[in-house]
Amino acid sequence: MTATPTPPTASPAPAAPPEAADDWLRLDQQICFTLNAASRAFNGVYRVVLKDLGITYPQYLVMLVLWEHGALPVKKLGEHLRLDSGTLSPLLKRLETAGLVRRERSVRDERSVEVRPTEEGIALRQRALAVPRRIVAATGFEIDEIRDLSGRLHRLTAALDKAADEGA
Amino acid sequence: MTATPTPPTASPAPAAPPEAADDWLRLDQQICFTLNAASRAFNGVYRVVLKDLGITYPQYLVMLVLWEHGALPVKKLGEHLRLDSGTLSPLLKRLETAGLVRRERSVRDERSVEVRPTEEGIALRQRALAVPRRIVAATGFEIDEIRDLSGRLHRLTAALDKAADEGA
DNA sequence: GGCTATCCAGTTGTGGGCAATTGAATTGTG
DNA sequence: CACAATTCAATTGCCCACAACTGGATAGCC
Repeated sequence: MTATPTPPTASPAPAAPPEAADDWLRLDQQICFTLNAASRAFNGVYRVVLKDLGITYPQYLVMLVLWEHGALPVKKLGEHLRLDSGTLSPLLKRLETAGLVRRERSVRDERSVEVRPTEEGIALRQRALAVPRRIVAATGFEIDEIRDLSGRLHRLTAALDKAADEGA
Repeated sequence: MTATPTPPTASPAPAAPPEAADDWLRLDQQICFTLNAASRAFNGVYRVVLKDLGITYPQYLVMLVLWEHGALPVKKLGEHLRLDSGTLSPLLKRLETAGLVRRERSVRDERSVEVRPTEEGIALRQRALAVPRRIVAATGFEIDEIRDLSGRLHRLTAALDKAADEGA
């Protein structure tokens, strides 16, 4: 049961005349909420499209990185994906159980664990080639529009990460 | 430990000449990944800013709706937030434990549960008024730019929801 | 060589998101 | 009125995100 979206963007002005702070509250709701909602909506579409491949959206992101870069230590994978070991360790374990990756301690540095796509994992790429088209189609956006949006979001993320690091 | 972001947007072209499908894969990574990353980055900033209030980001979203609309059944709350009972039930229970809301079966329809902000919950709004300013500041974006982005994301969400419902 | 600081993956605990199911209440229909 | 279909909140089970911590490995420094 997916709830019917009722975006606050479309909600009418409240009965009381808005003070400045109220304005801020509504605006704030729009940025944070629309972004959150869009992210979850994407997740929903990926859930449908990736069902055939038997992997989840975060697992797909991991495979994308591995397809592009080949074997990587968990640390590097985390840097690419902006995820830490707390998220990646169990996720990679599931991918290993699914037979898509292998994890092996690096011989050169025993702290590090190399994540390597298996034959099966590499083969999965062929079936994944159809995914992006379907996703782009689902957005109803033009390529340029997507690129533009992506750029803005990238700038946004950088600013937010910087702000979070600075404690506010 | 927060991983250092290494956005794929900035990654150089791969060694092999990209076929069309490769292009699609990279582009895809940019939309879905940047959106996902931006959402999590927002979450991080909210985590910091909301620590004082003792609530999480999703809990804050719930309180925003309650502050604006007053008491609401769980169902309505879910429509506003695009969340179902599987997410809301435990979340609301935590908000109740924190003393910010009360949940009571509707007398008119015993299936429905009304969620009502307590005095304490209503009082929290005053302290929350400072939040949006800090968030907007953290984005480094101008108001108009935020509005624009928000509008795009709203359109995107609508399209994605529609596509997911249609099974692709 | 020994000591300490740092780095790395993994684990634990809390919270969120969602599909699927349950069970009770209500509505619609004959 | 009776019975089937629908609605609603809650629960279960799985996965993801992240903070905090653990334990082992390495690097740097004396």
